[in-house]
Amino acid sequence: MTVSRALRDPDKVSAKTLTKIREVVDRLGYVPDPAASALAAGKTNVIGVIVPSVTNNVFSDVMRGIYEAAEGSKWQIQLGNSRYSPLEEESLVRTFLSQRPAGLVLSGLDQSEDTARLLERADCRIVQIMECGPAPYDMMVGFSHVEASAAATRHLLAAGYRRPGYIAARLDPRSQRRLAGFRGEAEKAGVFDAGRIVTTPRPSTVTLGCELVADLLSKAPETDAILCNNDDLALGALFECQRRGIRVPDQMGICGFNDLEMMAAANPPITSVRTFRLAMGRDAFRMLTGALAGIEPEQPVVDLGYEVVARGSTARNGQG
Amino acid sequence: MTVSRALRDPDKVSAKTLTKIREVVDRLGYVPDPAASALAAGKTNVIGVIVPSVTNNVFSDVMRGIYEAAEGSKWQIQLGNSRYSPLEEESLVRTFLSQRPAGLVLSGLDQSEDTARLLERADCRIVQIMECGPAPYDMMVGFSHVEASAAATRHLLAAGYRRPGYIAARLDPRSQRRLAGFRGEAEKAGVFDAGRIVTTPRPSTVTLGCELVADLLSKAPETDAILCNNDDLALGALFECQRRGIRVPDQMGICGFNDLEMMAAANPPITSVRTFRLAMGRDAFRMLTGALAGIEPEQPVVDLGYEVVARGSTARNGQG
DNA sequence: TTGTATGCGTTATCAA
DNA sequence: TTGATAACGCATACAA
Repeated sequence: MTVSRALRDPDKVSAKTLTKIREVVDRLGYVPDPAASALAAGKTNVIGVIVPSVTNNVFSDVMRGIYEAAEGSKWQIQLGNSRYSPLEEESLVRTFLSQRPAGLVLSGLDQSEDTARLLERADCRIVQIMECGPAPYDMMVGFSHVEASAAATRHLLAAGYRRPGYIAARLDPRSQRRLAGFRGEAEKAGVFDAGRIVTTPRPSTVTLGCELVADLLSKAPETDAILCNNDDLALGALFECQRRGIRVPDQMGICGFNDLEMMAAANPPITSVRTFRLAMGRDAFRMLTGALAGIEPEQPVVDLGYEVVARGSTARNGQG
Repeated sequence: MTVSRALRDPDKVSAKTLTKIREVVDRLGYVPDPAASALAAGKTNVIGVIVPSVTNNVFSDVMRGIYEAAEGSKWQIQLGNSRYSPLEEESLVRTFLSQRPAGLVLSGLDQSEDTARLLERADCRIVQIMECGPAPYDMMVGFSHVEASAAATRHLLAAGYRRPGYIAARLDPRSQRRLAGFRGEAEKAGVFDAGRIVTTPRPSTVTLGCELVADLLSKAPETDAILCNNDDLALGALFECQRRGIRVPDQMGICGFNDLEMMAAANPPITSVRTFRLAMGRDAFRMLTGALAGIEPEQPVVDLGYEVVARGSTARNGQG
């Protein structure tokens, strides 16, 4: 029928026929069958998104950015949860690809070899998010975790702290790079001490932040500042210090990562590294759908940067 | 081919043919096309899930429950974000239904009339989550928000607080029922005062918790306890009290709702009403897929209950 | 600008 | 137990 044309490319149909078709469509409550469309066209309007976690605030902000950008468009977002497992990610990529998606959004740079092979052969557009790196499969939008945490470290040093420690949970690749950023900068300043690094494979929570600080202080009581791998840990660190009567920021500086909303509300407000998660989701969607519409991005890799937001938790009065 | 049978119903094919088919499938890397399957069979393995927010911790826990339950199964989760809008919800339901999903998971009881009509006619199984109510479209798993917040109110009264206030943000239907639960119980005890209720349509954040408390205290400085519509607000309330030098729990009791993990880590730990969000997601998935497999639930409506978790923020020493 | 024929890859029906 | 055939509803290519 001409109906198919009318619905997808109204310009190619005369105005008269168009109105007639629309009238009938309304009356019958006709809705196109996406399965039939997918089968005939050999492609879909599905954009697959794979994130390591659906509960982590960081990724839910990114997801929100994607969903908001997709709102009202013809694109269907399909979300996969890899639970930080490269194997689950691979399985999700396989499932998604079998659906002939128009595009795929992946997190990070550290796909398994098999996944990488699948992606290189895939005939859909791909955006990697969360990080910036040298060799995108296709496109990329994120920031440098190494640089961001190096900047946070410099902030601590500039505030006068001299015996900084680091706490981290679930050492996924991005966490590791943040730790590396801290280490590099601390070594450069001659204040690095591996004894002031405490990590655990457990997923990060506020409670875990308390525990890691307890650990850190028992091993290295001289610690005068803590760079936390994320904001949950930072909040826990603040609570634990307060419970122990350790004055923040005077006796102990605390810095988080991501700058979740609650950081500014804490007492004292907690210094953190702001990242642009909503924008990341939105931009990833726009790059992808733009490319699908034939508009190639000016740069395949977009660096959204970061921003150290200094607050009370590192506003030291005296000096170290 | 016999191949289709072999893959979906291996019992109907002889062992010999089966192994032969599997060998060829492996060798060729054959993957079935879900679009063709959907078209031919007139149904899919898609389970549509519509939540009001992808960033709210409450829903991300539910989502996690669903995704974890679905992990490795044949069921495809498709997530929609209605952003607390009945209209967006309706549009999502329409989109999902056009895909002939096997099932649908919806949040709450307050769909628009048009949505309700769509759902009643839909030929797929439906589970409503987050609440319990009398007339499910099909199945339901949640709890009573009225009862839960009434219980929290009783806890405050039992702890000796006599001038309780209530703060709430974004008055979605569930928030309103929680407020109603507070009001009912406070009136029953003769301690209700509408002047101690502060609400706002803005989405809830920790910062907003601070602001609402500031508002509440300026209007009703006699307030000696705050029941918060959720945990973000409760955390903000704690921070704000601490900033003002108001002693928690002695001068002010604070109670949250949902019992997010951070409540237990705070200083003092914050009393909250625990809800079983992970279980809710998991059970909703299981009820749905069970029903699809022909196993009807014993009860169409499952009440998961709640639990008031008393902590330091309402452990008053003296009395009110 | 509109209509017609053909095929997408699978499932369902029926026959062998 | 297996094979053949006809849909499923749309898009593509081509003809009118």
